[in-house]
Amino acid sequence: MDKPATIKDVADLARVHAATASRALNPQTRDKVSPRTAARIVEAARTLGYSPNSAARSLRTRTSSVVGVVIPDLRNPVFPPIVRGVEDALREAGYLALLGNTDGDAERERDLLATMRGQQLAGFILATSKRDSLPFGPDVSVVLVNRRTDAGDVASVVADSRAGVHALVNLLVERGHSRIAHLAGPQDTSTGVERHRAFLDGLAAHDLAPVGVEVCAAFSEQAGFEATHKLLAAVRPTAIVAGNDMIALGCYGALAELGLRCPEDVSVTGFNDMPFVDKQRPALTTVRIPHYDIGYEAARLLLERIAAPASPPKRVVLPVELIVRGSVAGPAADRA
Amino acid sequence: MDKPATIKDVADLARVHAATASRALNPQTRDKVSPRTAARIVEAARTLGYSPNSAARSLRTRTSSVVGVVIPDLRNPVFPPIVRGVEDALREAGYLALLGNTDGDAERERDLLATMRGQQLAGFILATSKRDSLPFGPDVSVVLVNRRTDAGDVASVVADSRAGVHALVNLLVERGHSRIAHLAGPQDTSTGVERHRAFLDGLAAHDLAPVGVEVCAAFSEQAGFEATHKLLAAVRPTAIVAGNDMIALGCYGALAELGLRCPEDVSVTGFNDMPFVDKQRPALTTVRIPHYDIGYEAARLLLERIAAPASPPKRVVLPVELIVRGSVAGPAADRA
DNA sequence: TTGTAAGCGTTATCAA
DNA sequence: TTGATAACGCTTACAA
Repeated sequence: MDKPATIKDVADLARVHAATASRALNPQTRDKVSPRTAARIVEAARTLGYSPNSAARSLRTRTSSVVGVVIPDLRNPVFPPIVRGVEDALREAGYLALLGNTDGDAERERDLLATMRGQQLAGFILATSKRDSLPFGPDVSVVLVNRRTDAGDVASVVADSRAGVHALVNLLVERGHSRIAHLAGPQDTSTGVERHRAFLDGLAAHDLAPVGVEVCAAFSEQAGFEATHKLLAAVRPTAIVAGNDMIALGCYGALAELGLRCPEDVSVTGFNDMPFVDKQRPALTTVRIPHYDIGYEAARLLLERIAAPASPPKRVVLPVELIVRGSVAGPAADRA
Repeated sequence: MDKPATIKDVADLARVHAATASRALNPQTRDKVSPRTAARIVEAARTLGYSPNSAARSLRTRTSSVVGVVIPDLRNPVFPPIVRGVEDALREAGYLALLGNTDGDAERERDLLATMRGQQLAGFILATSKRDSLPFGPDVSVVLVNRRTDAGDVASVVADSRAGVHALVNLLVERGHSRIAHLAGPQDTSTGVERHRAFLDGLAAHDLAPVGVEVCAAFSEQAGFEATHKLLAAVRPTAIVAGNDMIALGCYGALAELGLRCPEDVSVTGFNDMPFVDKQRPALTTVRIPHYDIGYEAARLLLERIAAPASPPKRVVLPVELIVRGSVAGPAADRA
């Protein structure tokens, strides 16, 4: 067990040539070798504990069973289940996931992709949120997560944020709200832009206009806190649609500081249904996104593209679920 | 940009031989080539967007710049910051992280490690929690996270759980508690066992015995919920030390169901200081573990071992911090 | 200081 | 059906 066995060792033990051993051991080409010798070779491989040297194989085949998975930051709670879904789907196909964080930083992303490019990866799953163009040629298999290019030629998996925002707006309108504001996510992210747009035309469908829109500097509690203060300095909505759960939590904090009660004075909604938002006070009304499924589906799509690179890239939209909790009530006027 | 540039392309452009280009591009051997030609080569590499083919390099050098990172489940909130710390330290050294989840399943773990072994990895970071022995020879660089082998010959990074549990016990005793129980984590995990032991001898240091100990089936809310019911069917502690935050949250639920108030009737402590436990009601008293630092340190240690495999394996213990919040008060008797 | 040449382990092509 | 051979891109003695 000192040096790992090579295919030459296996071939010698089975008294065949290395090329034959290669054919016998590769499912693709197994039928090009007689069953008897194939069995002998497989047996030899087992006794030697042979496992192929992936470096040599990659060098020869110009590909590998490793996929690059690029995300902004694993500590953002939406990504762990996505990555887990990716990994599960990859593993079922014998692939492995090479993980990298970019912090949304363009240079760090370029750097990472350059390093990864050297690794003969079979493909990439990109969940970075910036809306710039892709640093890949059409020869590289790519699936985008929660993001789309303007050019429609890249496979992608997204949640139906649009439908989610509409469901939130509809809920608020049904409960009697007409003075509704939006704490938008950063407008250089596709989710930020998309939810903002959906908010506007969701309202428009009810012949309503937003009572105010404030753009947050980040999808963070702090940014949500600050944006809420700015928003409420100007207008008095009875309901606030936040760009995501983190922003909604920041909104909770600012409301408390201003002596406004949620939901009695202001209803609040989030987006993502992060862990523990059901335990907040009040429990947050939000939209649940199938994070794990998004990751799983993205990996499946990538494997499909690896197998058939020429096929037209699919764009999958996964359904979301409205989760109604205590943070939404009728407008204060109803009870006045 | 069709085919990625090879070192030969770079050499041709710089009008030198591939070997010279290799020397110039490798920090190790840069001084073996004249500064002028080296500069020309580096320039050529940049204009061609050259990045070395790692398969070829691995094949030649029998190693790679990729490290296997094996954890039970990324969705467990302790792991994302650890993995992020690992990735940051690796990236600073030009390494990449190959991530795999095992779900604590022995077969899945064996499977994963076998797949990874074929990849010429430079080393492994193992954060799986089972206490079984290592499936590696001494030729493989390994660092353990939150876990140690019984044999002391493997590098590891752990948090000082022992000190953390003692701090919790001391806090409770100072507040006047003497009827203290423990909801232990699974006893086939090293953290579960270690915290249990620390609980017992932390009490013993105050000449106290536990009023009850219930072992949870998992580090989960559900398991904590069930174990709390069992515990309270038998005994009436004034304080409960939970094996981690998830178990503590399960405990919250069971207490509420039994009509017991926290902290008025029962004080509760957790472990880990997960995100959002400060937002629970009551806010959870717990022990903060430097997750990111643990990951970062583990990767640093691994890189050291890769550089000097013969050096004696270090065992790093990182300090923890007691976080006192509303879930701990004096025992009810004080106020009666 | 630079060039030459060999070889890492595998697989694809060609010939037998 | 099997064997011989070359090539993938890189690094490293060794030679110049």
